[in-house]
Amino acid sequence: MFLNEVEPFLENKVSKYLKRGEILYHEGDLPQNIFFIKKGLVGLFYISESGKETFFRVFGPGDILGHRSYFAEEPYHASSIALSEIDYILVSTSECSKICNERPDLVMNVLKQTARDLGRAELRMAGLLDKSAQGRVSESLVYLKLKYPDQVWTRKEIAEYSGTTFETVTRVMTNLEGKGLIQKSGRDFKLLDPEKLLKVH
Amino acid sequence: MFLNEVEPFLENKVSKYLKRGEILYHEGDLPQNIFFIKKGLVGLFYISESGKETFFRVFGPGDILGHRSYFAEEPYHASSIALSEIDYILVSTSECSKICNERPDLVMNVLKQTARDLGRAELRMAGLLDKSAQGRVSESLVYLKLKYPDQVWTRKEIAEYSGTTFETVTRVMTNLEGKGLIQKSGRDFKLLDPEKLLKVH
DNA sequence: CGTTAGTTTGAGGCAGATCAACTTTGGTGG
DNA sequence: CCACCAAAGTTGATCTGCCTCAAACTAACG
Repeated sequence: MFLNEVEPFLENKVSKYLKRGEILYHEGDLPQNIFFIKKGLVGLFYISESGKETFFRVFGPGDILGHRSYFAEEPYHASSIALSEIDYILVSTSECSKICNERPDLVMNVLKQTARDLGRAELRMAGLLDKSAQGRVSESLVYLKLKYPDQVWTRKEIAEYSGTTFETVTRVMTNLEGKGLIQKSGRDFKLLDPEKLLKVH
Repeated sequence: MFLNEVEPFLENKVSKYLKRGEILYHEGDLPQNIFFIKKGLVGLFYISESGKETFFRVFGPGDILGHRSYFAEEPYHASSIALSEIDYILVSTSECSKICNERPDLVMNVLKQTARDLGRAELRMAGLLDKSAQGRVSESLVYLKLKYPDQVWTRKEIAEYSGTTFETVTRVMTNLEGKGLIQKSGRDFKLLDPEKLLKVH
């Protein structure tokens, strides 16, 4: 579902801007809008009772956000936070349901994406049980950096995406640099051999 | 999406029967059909490279199966195996796409269910990082037995659902019986206090 | 009633979390 | 432009939950 496809249906297009660290919506809130990201990155995070954070998904330009809860008819199960400066557009749920009625093809698109996300989530879950911390961190480095090369990911974000701690991420990255698979530079890093990184156990 | 809703669209309704342990489809196969379960239970399992099994989802009478891959346009990411004697019906992908065109409301239903499954999968993932084995086993006992009271779940199945090992499940169950929260009887068990079980850490 | 799949219990080891102390980075405001 | 400092990163030491391996027991089905 792309912005230009739904724009004809929008009466009052509300544009917004946020800085890194600011929140689009909170876990537990009821979905009132769907978000179309025009610029920047957004992360979906869950904070458990004990305070442990988990990084579920990343959203970039062209992606929609908040649709899972809207279609599930549930409160948000996690909070979305700007990972950089972002521009986005709000679409109200009433406009959403209008669009869904008029354009069943767009609903099919969202279903396709959601079905892929579900598969991905389940395989990540299996990976937590099955793969070493080293393997999961390596995978996460490839995923995050290959898909979003301009973002400077913190060790904490990488840890929460891979299901480890930031200390473990540090140790793994030092180790991977020693093997010549990545190149650290300040807080950023470069992938030197993504293929081999995915084979790290 | 219910069978009686799609029956009008079916030209050749193929009914099938399987025994416990038999396979409906394998990971990696391309989706050729969607499955409507009439009787019995089916489990969706993933087997990792190292041989570790993870139990993703349970399907019972009235549920559909294989739709994730169909809508994602991907090969199956896991294998589905009969957990008991089952009766089900095959609906070909070509009939599926006909139904989706005619009945956008049914597509919305599938999207709702898939969105809920995605939320659930992500929260389970977070639980693996955050909760103790004891807590996860307790939750899984409540989920599996409350939703499917007639199924005799093996320790292995409970372990693969909760992300532990069958030895750990045994130990936790012995412990929970000592606390008066469950009652073991042979290979089966009863929930004595589901509320308290969900609070076990 | 024999056989196999499932369950129980114990002992031992280790990956990675946790805690702690120190260093580096890079944005910002004077 | 530089000095400052809070946020981010590094490194080491310790500790533990749960996995793994092993061996003996029990249920259920043909």
